[in-house]
Amino acid sequence: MPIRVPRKPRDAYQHGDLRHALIQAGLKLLAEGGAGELSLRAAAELAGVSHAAPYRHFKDKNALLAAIAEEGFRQLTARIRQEMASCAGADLMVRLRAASVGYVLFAVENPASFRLVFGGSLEKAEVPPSLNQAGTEAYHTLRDLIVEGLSAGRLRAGDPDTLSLSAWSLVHGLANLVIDGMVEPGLAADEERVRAITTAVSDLLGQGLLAPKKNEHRFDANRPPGTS
Amino acid sequence: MPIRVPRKPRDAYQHGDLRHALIQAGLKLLAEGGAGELSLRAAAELAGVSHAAPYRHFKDKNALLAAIAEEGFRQLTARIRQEMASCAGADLMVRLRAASVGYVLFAVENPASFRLVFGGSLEKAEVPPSLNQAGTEAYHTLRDLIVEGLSAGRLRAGDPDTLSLSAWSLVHGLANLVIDGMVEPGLAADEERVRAITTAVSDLLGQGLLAPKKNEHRFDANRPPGTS
DNA sequence: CCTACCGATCGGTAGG
DNA sequence: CCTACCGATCGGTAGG
Repeated sequence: MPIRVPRKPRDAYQHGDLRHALIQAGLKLLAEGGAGELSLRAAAELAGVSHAAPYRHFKDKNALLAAIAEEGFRQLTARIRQEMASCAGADLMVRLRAASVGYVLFAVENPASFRLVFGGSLEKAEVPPSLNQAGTEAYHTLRDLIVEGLSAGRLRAGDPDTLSLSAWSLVHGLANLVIDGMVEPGLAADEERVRAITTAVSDLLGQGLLAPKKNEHRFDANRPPGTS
Repeated sequence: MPIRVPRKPRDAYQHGDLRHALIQAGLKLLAEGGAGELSLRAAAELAGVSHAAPYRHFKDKNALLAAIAEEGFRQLTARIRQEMASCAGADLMVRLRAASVGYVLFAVENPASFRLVFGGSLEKAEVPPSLNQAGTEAYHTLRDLIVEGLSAGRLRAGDPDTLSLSAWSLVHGLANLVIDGMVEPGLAADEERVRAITTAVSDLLGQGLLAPKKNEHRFDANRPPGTS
């Protein structure tokens, strides 16, 4: 019986894992070079195939970007959950703080992925449902905390999505400002400092989210000042 | 007498205003097409000169981008001040709200400029001091409000920059989420809805920023060092 | 400030 | 999944 000669490495993806390999290659290009390094051709080369091969698995470049963004969303969700796992069962505000830290640290650790996931690189109206689903799941890591706080009466009454959007906006803005170097020079390289700042900022919003105690009079938007 | 033939439009910039024209062209390209439409060549064409002409005024593409971003920062500052002017003398929280609305509306009205100003398109370590200065001025529209509130004892005691960073993060995150279509489909086209959402979100953080009344016991976070 | 030119990169397709 | 090719665009430079 003749020994079967193994296929060349180039053929290793004929069984369907080239798609996965291209996504991983894309993430690696983002991690090592940034958004400018991510092209169909570069991903193909990194995966060890010709630059025409990706078209067997993706309709066009946008489809590949969407798949990479989807994986990025999943990694973001996982990073948030990882941080929350370290304080499971703790007070709601402590867990909200952990979720915030996880969100910002993911951005710091994967700035290019973070930008791809949210940035306008993808042709809108061409986002597949699975990408929207991955984004919704990441959003719900924050929203679930808010809903829990509302159910328990810990939080100021209000539309869950308005409260969630506030928390999301806060961490999303902080994450962007940090990775764009707008806060402090070199901050992105100092994880402990990022944790400290994120905690402080998250707790400030937390104070605004908490339900007021009885007899507490705070700012009322529709009341002239000095008439409380 | 022969009538003097006017110079061709191409020569209109020989007296030094090509620099300005190129910046305006860049802003126009961003406004009409997005970041992908902004190239040295496109800006030159829109300004009516050859694609080699810009090098008389800008060392390279990055220098042009920096100049455009600088103008974008100034427009952002102006937009915030415009919104605040409509409620000059009003309560601090009302003015903070107006500043937030101005910030988010600028992003909605100029998404590509907004992304250029903050995004990583510019080679860092090559940002001219004037760009940093323009950014600092925009930041101070928010920070000045915080400092005023601290001086008046209206706000929770704390580091002015931590409080300011919270407010900045909130509006920056909301602005990004809106222009990236992550909040509601079509939201960016509905100015009144953007105003309403921004107001609601801003007021929530405002509650957290306000100084607690006496006898008020709220969640006490044991803050990590360095964030006072 | 212009014309002409350079090398490089890109997304995509033909045809096998 | 490959090779070969396409048109297009880009930043930048030479030389005037």
